[in-house]
Amino acid sequence: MGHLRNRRGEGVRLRADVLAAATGLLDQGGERAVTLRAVAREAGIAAPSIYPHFPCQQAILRAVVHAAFAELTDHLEAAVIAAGEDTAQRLYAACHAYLDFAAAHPQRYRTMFSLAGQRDLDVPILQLFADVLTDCAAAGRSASTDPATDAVALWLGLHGLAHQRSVIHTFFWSAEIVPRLVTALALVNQLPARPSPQPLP
Amino acid sequence: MGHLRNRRGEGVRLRADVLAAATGLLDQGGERAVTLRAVAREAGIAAPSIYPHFPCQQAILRAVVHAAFAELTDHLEAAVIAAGEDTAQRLYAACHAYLDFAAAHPQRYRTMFSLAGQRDLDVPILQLFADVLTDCAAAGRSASTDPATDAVALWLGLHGLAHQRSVIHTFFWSAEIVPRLVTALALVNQLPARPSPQPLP
DNA sequence: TGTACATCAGTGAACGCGCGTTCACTGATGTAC
DNA sequence: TGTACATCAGTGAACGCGCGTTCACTGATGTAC
Repeated sequence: MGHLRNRRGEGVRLRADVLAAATGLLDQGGERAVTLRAVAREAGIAAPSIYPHFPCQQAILRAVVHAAFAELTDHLEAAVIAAGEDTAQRLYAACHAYLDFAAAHPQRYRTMFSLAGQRDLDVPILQLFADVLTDCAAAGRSASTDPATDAVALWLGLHGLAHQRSVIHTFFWSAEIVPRLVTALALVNQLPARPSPQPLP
Repeated sequence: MGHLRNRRGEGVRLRADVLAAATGLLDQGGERAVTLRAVAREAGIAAPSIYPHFPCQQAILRAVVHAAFAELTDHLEAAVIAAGEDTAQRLYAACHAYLDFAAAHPQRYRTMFSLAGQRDLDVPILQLFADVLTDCAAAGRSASTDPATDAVALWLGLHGLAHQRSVIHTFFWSAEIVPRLVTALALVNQLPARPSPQPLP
């Protein structure tokens, strides 16, 4: 096979290659395309070479999803930091960063939420929205009196939009839908301009 | 095989049996479980007997999804009618009926939105929400000035919640989340009590 | 420094399985004469 | 009314395929003495 053998003690590197190959297959062909043999083919190795790194085929997909949640969290945090000091601006940036991630990797996004048992993974994301919304409320930019619950509602709205967009690319909704969701769910007034998008992972 | 042969000219009946078998498999085991052979097994017929009714395996799943959208639309309409004259009550009933359907058939709900190219099918559902919301606005029960857009936003919120619930059964959200979404997105005040659920299909 | 050896990274062939689909068929039943 | 026949509903066996996983292996490389 075309793969260069890793040096002794560096066998772990193959794990990253396998993960990258699986992510590529997922993004391109969806969940169904991530078979153990296809991943091996994509990584340029023999199928059994995967087993020292993953106990079974499902574990590969789980690892991809796990990494995707970590990437999304990082992406949101970066967007919030880049948005500056204005609390409403920060909230709006987080929302757009979330939607941008989903739009950039539709299949990956869908798979993140189609594998069950991942409930612990998105807690940091929810926490981030709750924090940012709490800041908005404290600064008087949001009328929210229960930022924790409102953050969940906001995220649900974003998820509904992101998921639907990941399935259907036709926009039968107007461009106004994002500010509409954010103002309504986050109780924000004086919505700032759309933040400049952060580079995506 | 255990299936009683249909009488001459009544061969179409098998189509309904196949559809029912496929729906059962979908609800129980998810999209992956709906293989042509499994459907045949479940319906008690030989695998090739499916081909006079469906051109290929994918067509079965598509037909199940098509029927599911029709069922959901009927269910919503029935709930709205049963809710009486109060416009806010009707809107609230539609929202709950939507969520109840998704909760009753999580796998089916998920599959409805994971098969691409179904964009035309959910238009009637969106239309129903738009109509009900327009009535609310006309009766002064909603502050919406653009019911068509607001209906989309409301549906996105409901979809986000319904989809997330269909993946994870743990309720880390509070029970307040539904009225929260509805009041925020439909701009309804004086939310009525939760409507009595309609019997599900 | 040289060498034997344990360890490590990765391979090739094979397994049994369930899948979608095709094919030639069987037997019941309605219909034309 | 009887009978030949076309049609229809459904079957059984077989195909080739890609899959996940197991197994015994190969050859390079670091390490102990």
